[in-house]
Amino acid sequence: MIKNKIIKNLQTTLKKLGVEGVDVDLQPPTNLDFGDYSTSIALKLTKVLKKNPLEIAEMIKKELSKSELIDQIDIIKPGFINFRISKKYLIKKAISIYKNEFGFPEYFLGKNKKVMVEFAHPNTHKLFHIGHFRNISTGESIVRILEAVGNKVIRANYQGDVGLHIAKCLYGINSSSFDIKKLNSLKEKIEFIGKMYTAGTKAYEEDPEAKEEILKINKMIYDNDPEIMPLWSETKKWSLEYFNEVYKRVYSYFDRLFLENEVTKRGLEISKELLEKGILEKSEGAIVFNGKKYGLDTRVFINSLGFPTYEGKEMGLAEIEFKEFGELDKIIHIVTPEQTSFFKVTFKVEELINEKKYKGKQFHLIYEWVKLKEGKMSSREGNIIEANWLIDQIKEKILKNFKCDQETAEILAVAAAKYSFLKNSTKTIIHFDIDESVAVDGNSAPYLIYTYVRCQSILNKENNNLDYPQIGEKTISDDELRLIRKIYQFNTIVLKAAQDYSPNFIATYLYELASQYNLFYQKNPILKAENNKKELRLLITHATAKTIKKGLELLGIKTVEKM
RNA sequence: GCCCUUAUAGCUUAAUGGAUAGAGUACCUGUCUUCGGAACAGGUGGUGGGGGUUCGAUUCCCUCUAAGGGCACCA
Repeated sequence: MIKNKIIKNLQTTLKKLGVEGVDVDLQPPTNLDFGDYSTSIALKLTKVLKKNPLEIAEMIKKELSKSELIDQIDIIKPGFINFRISKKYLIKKAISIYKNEFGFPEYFLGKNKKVMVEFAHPNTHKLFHIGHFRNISTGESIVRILEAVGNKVIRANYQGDVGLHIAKCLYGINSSSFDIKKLNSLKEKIEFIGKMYTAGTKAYEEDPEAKEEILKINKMIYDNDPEIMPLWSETKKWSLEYFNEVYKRVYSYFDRLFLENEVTKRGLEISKELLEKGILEKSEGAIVFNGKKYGLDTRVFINSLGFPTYEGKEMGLAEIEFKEFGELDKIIHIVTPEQTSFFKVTFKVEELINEKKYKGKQFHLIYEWVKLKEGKMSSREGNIIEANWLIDQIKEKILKNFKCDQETAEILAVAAAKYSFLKNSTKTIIHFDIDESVAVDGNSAPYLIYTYVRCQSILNKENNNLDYPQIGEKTISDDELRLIRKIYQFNTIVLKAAQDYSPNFIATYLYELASQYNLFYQKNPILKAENNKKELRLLITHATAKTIKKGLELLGIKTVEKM
C-alpha cells in the first residue's frame, strides 16, 4: 500500500533529522481537496525540535525521498504535510475496481484469522422486533466487513428458549380454551403465541395464583417435565420457523444456532465445579461470583432453586463456542449495553477458569437500543414494532410513491430499513419514528441504489467490454480527479470500518460518493462527451457503480439493476 | 446510595486530539423540453453550563445540570 510506503519514507526522514520513536500518523484529510494523505507530524515535533511547525514541515519535505507514486507534497497552514497520489496510479486503481479487484487490505483479529460473531439472538415465543432488526443488520455487516479484510468468520446466534417469558406464554395457552390444532398458517401461530405471552405477563403481574403457576411451569421446563415438553417443543418450533423466515428476508444465515436449553445442563455442571474451585461462592442460598475483589458486581450463577441463571448458562455456551470451531481468535458478542455488567463478570470468570484459553478473546460489542419516540417498546404497552411489519410498511410506501414491481419494492424496503440503522454509529440510541426514520430519499439506501441504477443505465447504452488502456492523466479535470480520488479512498474506509467495528463509516462514505457522482453527472455529459473525455467518464461511472454495489454488499444490502 | 453511558441545528444524526463541525429532514429560493427528477444548486440554523490540559478539544480531565442503564437469584 502507498500509505505504508509514505510512512516508511517519513520515518527514515525523521531519523535523518535525529528524531526517533515517534508515531507517524497518516490519514486522508477531512477535505479531499487537501490531498490524499496528510500527516500532522510537524505539529507534534514542535517541542522536540524547538522550531515552528512550518519550518519543521519544510525540513521534512526537503529530506523526503522522491517517489513516482506521489505527484505533489504541500505544506499547509499550521503545519500539515499533504501528499497527492499520482494521477496515473489513481486511474490504475479505478480500472482495478472496474474489474472488481478491490484489493482490500488485510486486517486479522488474531493469528488464526478466525473469529466468531454472535448476533441477532431473539427469544422464542416473542416477536422479532426492530431492536433485533438493528442487531441482525449490524451483525451481518460486521461479518461481511471482517470477511472482506481476510478473516474467516463463524456466524453464531444464541437464541433464548427457556425462561420466565416462555413460562408466561405457555401459561397463557394453558389457561385459554383455544385449541392450538386450529391454527394453520405460521402467521396465525406467531400472532397467537404473541397474544398468549401478553396475557401471561398480565396474569403474572396481577394474579398471585397465576404467578405461582407460571413459576411452576418455568421449573417444569428446566426439569424437562413430560407434561409440558410437547407444548414447549411445538410452540418453540413455530418460533424457530418464523425466525428462519425473517433471517431469509433480511439475507442473513447462521453457521450455528445455539439454544439456551442446550447449554443449561453443562452450565450448571461448570458452575458447580467453580464452586469447588473457590471461584464461585455460596451466598444466601445461591451460588454467586463475588466481583468486589475485581471491582465488578456480584452476580448469581445458580439461583437458590438450583437452576443456572443466564450467567451460569454462559459458562456452558463459552465452552462449546470455543470447542466446536477450532481455535478462535475472538468472539464478538453483539448485545445491548444493559448487559455490560453481565459480560464483565462472565469474561472475568472465564479468565479465572483458563486464562490462556479465554483472556482477551471475548468482546462485547455494544449496540444501542431502538427506542420509540414515545418511549421504550414493551409487550405490556402493546407497542412492539415487528421487523416484518416495518418492512411491509416501507414497501407499501414505495409502491405508493414510485412505479416499481413487488420484487424491487421488497429489496428497496429491506435496504431502506437496514440502512436507517447502519448509517448511525452502533453506540447511538435510535429514536425511531415510523414516518420519519426510514427515509427513501436523502441519505438513504434507495438514494444509493438509485445512483447505482443510473450508472448502470448509462453503461448499458455503451459497449460493455471497455478496457480503458488509452486513458491518459494529462487531460483529467478537477471534478474527474476528485471523483477518482474519492473512489480510491474506499479501501481505507473498509479497513477503518473493520478496525472500529463501524459499518456507519462505509454508509457515510457511500453517501458522499453517490452525491459527488450525482453532482458530476449533473454538470458533465458522459455519453455525449468528446472521445478522450468519454472514456474517462465511463471509467468513473463504472468504478462508482462497482464501489456502491460492493459497499452496500458489505452493509448487507442488495442492489437492483432497474427501479 | 454506589457504578457506567450519553448530551452536537426545530427534529433525526456524522466526525482516529487536527484544517471552514459534515449530512438528512423541515422551511425559503432556484436549476432542468435529462445520459433515469427517487436528481442538482443556494439560503436560514449547532457542539448543555463552568473550569482545566494542549500549538490545536465535539473528542482527554474535573465539576454542575439533564437523560438513560446497571448494581443477587429475569434473560
